[in-house]
Amino acid sequence: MSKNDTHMTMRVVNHIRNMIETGGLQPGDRIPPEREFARKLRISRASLRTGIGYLAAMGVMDVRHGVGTFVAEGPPEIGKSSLSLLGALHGFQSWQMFEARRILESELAALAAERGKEQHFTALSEEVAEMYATVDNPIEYLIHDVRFHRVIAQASGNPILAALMETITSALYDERRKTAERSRDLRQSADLHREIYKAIRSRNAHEARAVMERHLAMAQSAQAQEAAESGTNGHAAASHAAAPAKRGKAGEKSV
Amino acid sequence: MSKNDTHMTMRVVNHIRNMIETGGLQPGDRIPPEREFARKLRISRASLRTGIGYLAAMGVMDVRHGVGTFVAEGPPEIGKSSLSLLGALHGFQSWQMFEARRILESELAALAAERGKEQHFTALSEEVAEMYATVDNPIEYLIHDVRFHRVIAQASGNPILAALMETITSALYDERRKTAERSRDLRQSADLHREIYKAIRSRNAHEARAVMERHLAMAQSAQAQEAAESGTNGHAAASHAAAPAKRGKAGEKSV
DNA sequence: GCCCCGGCAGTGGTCCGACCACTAGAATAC
DNA sequence: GTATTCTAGTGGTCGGACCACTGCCGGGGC
Repeated sequence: MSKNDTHMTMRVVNHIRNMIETGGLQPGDRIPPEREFARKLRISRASLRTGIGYLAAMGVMDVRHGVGTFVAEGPPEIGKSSLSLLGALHGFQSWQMFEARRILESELAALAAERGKEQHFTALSEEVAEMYATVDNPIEYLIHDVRFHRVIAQASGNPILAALMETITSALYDERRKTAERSRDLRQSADLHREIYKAIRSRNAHEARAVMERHLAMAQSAQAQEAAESGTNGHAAASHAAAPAKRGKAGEKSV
Repeated sequence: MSKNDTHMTMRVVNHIRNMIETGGLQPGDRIPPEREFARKLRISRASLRTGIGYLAAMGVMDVRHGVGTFVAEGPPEIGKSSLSLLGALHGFQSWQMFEARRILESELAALAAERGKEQHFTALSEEVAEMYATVDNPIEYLIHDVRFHRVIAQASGNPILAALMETITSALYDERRKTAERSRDLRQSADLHREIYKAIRSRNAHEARAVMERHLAMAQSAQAQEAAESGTNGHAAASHAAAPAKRGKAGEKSV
């Protein structure tokens, strides 16, 4: 359990937690420079850094070399980077991730149908159009695909579920980023997204959930097939080739 | 995120990640002492500690003062300790957490009905019996309540969903641990748990989901009522609405 | 013989003070 | 005006000393 001991790291965490809970620290705010802050807290800079590192690892703080340390901005992230590690450690299976995603996104779609605002419908519509326009460009298509789902999550009005979804999909893409989809699948995929959009727009929660479920089931079997063809891994724990892993733009901004 | 940069912390993380993925490191295993490990990795002990702290914050490592550092054992945890912080930061509402829990656990119950094994049924039955036996002891009752739900999560066969549920409920309890339930509610609660058990045992997924949903809806309204009565109304709801945008220099205060 | 307790060795925790690396903006050169 | 360079401020790394905790082992008391 969380010990509130003398542990310096917890002292820092609790201090900042307190500043957040009392409203003295808001997303985007900057905390004092390490040397100064450490002096004020009467602890060494090293200990302060330990605590900050802890908070940064949890996505609460955002440390920028040469600039400063800030309270994290933007949509919350829950253990986004940890899931793939935990997956490798506990041997999570691909189907389990897909199942989790299917459940989350289906309900998210239903909620979006119930609570979505006009602005969300507009955004969804635009992304669907972009998807149709890029069926021949898998890279571009993927961007709009991701955005589409992200808008739904936002429209659901539940940031916790949205964050959980983000965590899962992030881990999922982390594992599949090599298998590019074929464009004949993309056409079909776009159609399904359009159906989802229509169901949400007409506030048909049941339909939205059903179509979303169908869409994700197809995506899962499609990827399973690709994985089977390319030979290797069906598991989450496989050889991460030493490829330099340049990060794409799949996860940059919320729409 | 996964930049393979010179960043010492990432070098450590990737090194350990690699050891995990190649199977050279299993849950419960111990990593070398810091001084020795640092020498082997050709980095300073401080940097090594930064990386280990990062992994520990994500629940991948378990550091025990005076003993050693180990790969985390037991069921995976996803950002368990971070959710309450993120909640305070982004103003998560109680109803949002309950909604997330409701969705997750309903599906978990349905899955448990489909995939549960005899051992799970037995465990569930035992917990139900214990709940009936402790309706006059809220503290004891809560233990079996938690265990009951945990067994269901286990029976679902999806550790990811189980971990997500654990994260949510953990944050939820963190916020409510003061409002003790009244025994007349407990009797009713035990009845519902028994119904859930029966539905799962008879492999009636639909019924299991429905009853679980009903149970959690009741729990939610019960807690909302208690919170309203005692006025202590948890969480950042207040600061979220009433925070008067005091922009400007940040972090200059001594809390 | 058995048990308690103190010491000891090993390990993580904290501290210091110096220096490196990066960023943004100011000062300068063109 | 624009491009370049310089500089102050900030986080990142280092190593080396010392503190604090844990587990164990051996000696002393029973």
